[in-house]
Amino acid sequence: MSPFTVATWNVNSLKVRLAHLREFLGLQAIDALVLQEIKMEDKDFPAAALEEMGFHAVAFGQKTYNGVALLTRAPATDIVRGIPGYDDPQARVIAGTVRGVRVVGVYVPNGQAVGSDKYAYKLGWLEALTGYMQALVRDHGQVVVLGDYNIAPDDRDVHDPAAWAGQVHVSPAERAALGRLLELGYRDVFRELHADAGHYSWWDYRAGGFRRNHGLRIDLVLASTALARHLQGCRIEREPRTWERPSDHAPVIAEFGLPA
DNA sequence: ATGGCTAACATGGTTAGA
Repeated sequence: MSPFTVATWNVNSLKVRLAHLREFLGLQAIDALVLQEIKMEDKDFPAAALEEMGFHAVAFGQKTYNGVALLTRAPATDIVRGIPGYDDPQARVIAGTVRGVRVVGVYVPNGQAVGSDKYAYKLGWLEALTGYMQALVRDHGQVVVLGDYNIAPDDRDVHDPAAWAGQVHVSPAERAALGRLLELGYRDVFRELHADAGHYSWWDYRAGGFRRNHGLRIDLVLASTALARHLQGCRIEREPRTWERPSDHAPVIAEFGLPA
């Protein structure tokens, strides 16, 4: 068995967080990392700097908003940007194959507020993702779809469930959509190993959110059942959230033991 | 107490995040 370690991190601007990324990659043994909210066009993507850090990097960016990237130790093959067949003006998905595993980085829409146009876009987007994830598990078997899902799976993933009740990120329609993804044959691998409440991956910048551990667990690693069989560990790496000028999200790291 | 903070774009104040 040889370790295969994947991670996801919403960096909230790759330009601002490039030094944090360098520090993180120097501390962790990562085989594949997906980034969200890089907030830059592909022409500005720092591929050379990432190569110096030891990673092959491909991006799917746009100006100002959204944008995703896939960083891999070994070159990834069959790079696909966006959800195939789904016409989306926003750059939110990037996929590649590494070590026989299909690695798909996702940045699910925020949704802003229940009932808003952006909420409707989020639910429609999740329907498209459902079709894609069904095809992925059918065509590849060994699949991990990880990223910022912008949905807290259940109340253990919410610091104040009563205050959040019915709001965007926890609404029944969003949680039902996430449940349909899992029913395709995926596992929320953090929950496979940790059953207790209070583990979060995002904390509000305002009002001392991190200091008071007022957060949400919305950054998820969903592994196909075939891959999840090889799960060795999953953790939320809180340290980068303590660094100066941090992203509001922490990285989530999952390790699998694959046949060498 | 419906604020608080951060980033992009622009260079003041709006949009967006979650």
